[in-house]
Amino acid sequence: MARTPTSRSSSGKAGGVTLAMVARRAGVSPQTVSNAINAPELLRPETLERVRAAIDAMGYRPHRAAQTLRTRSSRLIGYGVQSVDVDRTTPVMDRFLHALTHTAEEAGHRILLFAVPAGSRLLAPYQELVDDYSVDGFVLSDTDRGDRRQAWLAKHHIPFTAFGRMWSDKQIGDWVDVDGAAGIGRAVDHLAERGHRKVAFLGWPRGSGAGDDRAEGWKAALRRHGLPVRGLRAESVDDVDAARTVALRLLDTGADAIVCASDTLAMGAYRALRERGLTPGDDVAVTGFDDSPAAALVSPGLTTLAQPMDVIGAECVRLLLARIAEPDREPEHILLEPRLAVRESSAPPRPLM
Amino acid sequence: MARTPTSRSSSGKAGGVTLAMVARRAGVSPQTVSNAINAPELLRPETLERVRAAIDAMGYRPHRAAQTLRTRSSRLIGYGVQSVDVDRTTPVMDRFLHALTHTAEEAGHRILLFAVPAGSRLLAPYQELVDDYSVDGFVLSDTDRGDRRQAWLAKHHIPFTAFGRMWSDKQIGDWVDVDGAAGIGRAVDHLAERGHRKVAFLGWPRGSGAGDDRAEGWKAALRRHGLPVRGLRAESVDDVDAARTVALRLLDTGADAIVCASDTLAMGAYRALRERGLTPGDDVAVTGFDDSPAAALVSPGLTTLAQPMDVIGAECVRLLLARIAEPDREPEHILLEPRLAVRESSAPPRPLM
DNA sequence: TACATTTCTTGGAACGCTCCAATGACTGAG
DNA sequence: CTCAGTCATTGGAGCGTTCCAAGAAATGTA
Repeated sequence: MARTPTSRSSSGKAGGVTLAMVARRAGVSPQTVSNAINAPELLRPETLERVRAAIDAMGYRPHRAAQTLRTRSSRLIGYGVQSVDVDRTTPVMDRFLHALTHTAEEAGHRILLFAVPAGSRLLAPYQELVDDYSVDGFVLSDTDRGDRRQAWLAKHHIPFTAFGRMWSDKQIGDWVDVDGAAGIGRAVDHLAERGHRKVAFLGWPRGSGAGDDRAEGWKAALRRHGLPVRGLRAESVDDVDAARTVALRLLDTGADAIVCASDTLAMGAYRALRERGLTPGDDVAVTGFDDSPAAALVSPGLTTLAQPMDVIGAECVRLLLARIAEPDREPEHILLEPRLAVRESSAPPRPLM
Repeated sequence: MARTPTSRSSSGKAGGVTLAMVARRAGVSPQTVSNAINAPELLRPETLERVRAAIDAMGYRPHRAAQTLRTRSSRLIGYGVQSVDVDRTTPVMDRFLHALTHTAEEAGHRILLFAVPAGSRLLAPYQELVDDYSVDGFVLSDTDRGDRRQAWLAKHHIPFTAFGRMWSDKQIGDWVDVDGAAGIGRAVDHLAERGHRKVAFLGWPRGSGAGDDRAEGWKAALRRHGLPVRGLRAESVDDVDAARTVALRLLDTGADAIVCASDTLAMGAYRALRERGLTPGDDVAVTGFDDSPAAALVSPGLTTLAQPMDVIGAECVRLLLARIAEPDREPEHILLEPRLAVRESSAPPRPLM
């Protein structure tokens, strides 16, 4: 009843509304206000209502730092941002961050970005955030063979979820990943269906988990379709010009389709084709991986495998929060299928009229 | 001397090292340890060394929440992530985030991501973060006419820096922006130098600050070069297909170059050219804006204006921290010149042999 | 009406740090 | 040798919250 601010909040005072102030106004103890927020079932309905009214009227919001200090939980999720290789690593990183941010928010958490030096897999930055209680856990990405982070985090009982499975023999912790082999297989199916016979693969140098997996998917699919494999596999680092060179060699073998391990490699294939006066799709089919923005922009549009970044991000957050809530639960692994985004670059081969 | 952990840190105990524990070990009061960290000049050199040794030996790191609670500064910078329009709004957003993260880190701050609904300019999410003392200030982006955030933040004395100037008459707060008009002017210079005479402009619908600015830059440059303006300006929403349609009309006017307000629009122009059997660069020059990854990938490469995202991010953080340190300082505005990344799409016009 | 039981509410302490004011040690001047 | 004036260090309180254990009120039972 008294004259109060318009039920909005901290506009007026410099200070800020505290639990104690709300308590005084509602005529209860601070603890009761705390309970009204964190364990409302403990309050008598009529008390609860009175306290809630006071909270609303005063626009009270708990001080995060005070809560963190007391509960030892920051409700923050750490995500390390690499220094360089901005374009290289993940052309679709922002989609991932969006998904992380939104899913986390729905669960009352937020994302804390921190810098990790260059391509290093340094543990120090993670260590720091844990030591000063800045975060409750981590989401990792760009994991690869020889990544020491999972083992280190597990050893220190720090919750984490990785976007990217463990490629080493021993599985550590929770992860979400995309089934690259299955995706590439789907691309091969698609090409075979449209009549392509010599389906080449342009991948990364052997040794990377995801790269080898995609290559396997290609080989398995060819076998399934009874198509030839020999001499149709080539390798290049993830760079357009390097890929172009290698793609030229594949064209020399008479390939009528080139399945690539990434959109960048596919763009290299595009260049090789152009150089030979050929058109992607019409003359030789090309497929990529990632569905980066460029895939839809180029002409002809690039058929490529789209990773469900929104689902990936959401699942990463879900698994992480589950582990924070229950540190000893069984590790959970989620393997998602990429979606084949069909565009003009995978048209049927030109009929040999 | 005593047996101590390997000068590394929190590996062992579940708890964690506190100021008091360090103090006991160093034989000083907690306050002195605090001073050793925050005001080392107050200590006698020999004491300082002793305390530092203890800190190192025990791997002590101050508890962030406790510091935040006491000092009322979280050392966190808020950045709102839009729900949708992921690809649309800023194709280069991840570079910006990288820059923010790294500059912030160097200054002892970190970036806190939070979700803001759809395209809305809602203030509620900002309000919340301020009310619960989660952040010390904000970096804004995707500002535009009618954006209420700056005025609201200023009114509430909340520090912020915007990537994007104020387009309304009254200037509020600090901002960093890219001089779109100058950039487009540079593109026109470049084309004129190479002999293009009918330089068209493909921009966004009137009303957006950045869009109108770029259009003005085009017009001014044409005047400067004594080139014709009439009938050479067209508008389209930022979508490849929509741009394609509009670009076709520009080609009908006999334009020999199309300067675009974005890379997306430029890709539309590419399609229009192809449809007419023309080649970008060889037949009609095309330039874009943003230097999105796609610009380097397409063939021919797209000449475009690169925004120095690393500098922009760094300056945003710098201005923000300066304002946090000194709330009443004069607002500072930084206008950066984009760099013209010349590729094949702006080759000289084919000689009329 | 008295007592045991359940339900609701509260006081006090603590999380780990830094603020503030005060104490002690140390200099140099009178 | 005393005293004012620095310099270095310390004690105590408090930031705003939640934990814990204990108190008060309401309910049920004999």
